[in-house]
Amino acid sequence: PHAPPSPPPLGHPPEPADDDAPSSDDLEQFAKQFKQRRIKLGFTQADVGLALGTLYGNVFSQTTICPFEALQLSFKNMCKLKPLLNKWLEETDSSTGSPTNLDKIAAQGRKRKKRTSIEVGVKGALESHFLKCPKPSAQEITSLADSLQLEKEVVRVWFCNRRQKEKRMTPPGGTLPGAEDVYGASRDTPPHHGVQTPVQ
DNA sequence: ATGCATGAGGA
DNA sequence: CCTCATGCATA
Repeated sequence: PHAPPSPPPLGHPPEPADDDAPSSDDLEQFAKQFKQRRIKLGFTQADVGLALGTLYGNVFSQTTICPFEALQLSFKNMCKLKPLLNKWLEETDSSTGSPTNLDKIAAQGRKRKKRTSIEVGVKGALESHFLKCPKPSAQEITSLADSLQLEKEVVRVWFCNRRQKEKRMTPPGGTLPGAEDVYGASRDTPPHHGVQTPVQ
């Protein structure tokens, strides 16, 4: 007679009932606890990504762990990574000393384009256009790129990335500036946030 | 922590 | 061409 961690009975439309269906709240709680424990154990985001590789064969970089902790991945992506990170957490904190080594295999010969730095003014212009038309046609992109003096490809990619941002769990422009406490009624006695990132 | 980029998969 | 997961390079 046990009561397992009750799986959310409610199912969203596009939710494959493969493993489990974590709720947004579950993910949020997990992400927070994960980060705290990770730090307490003395691991960096990069360490975790590497450990996942030795543990399951799926290596990840700091650039993926970070957005996870900040809930800045898509809902689906969060659900996919949660089990992995959860297992690492259990493994790591229940093992007193398991030798975790890893070899890095990688070597792609292709050259990567240098990251284009878009000026703030131009970014603002792109933002404006995005609000009016988040999905411009190829021709509009060409036109826009021309007027902003950017490569068409750069503009196209910018829109792709901008759209992805909209799909994150914590979309841009979240709560309006100036409102951050929903705790109770304290204006000068804020409840401790708990931990602080000890600069990595 | 985040901006721009890559590549696989899909209509 | 797009979406989506992911990361190098950079702020």
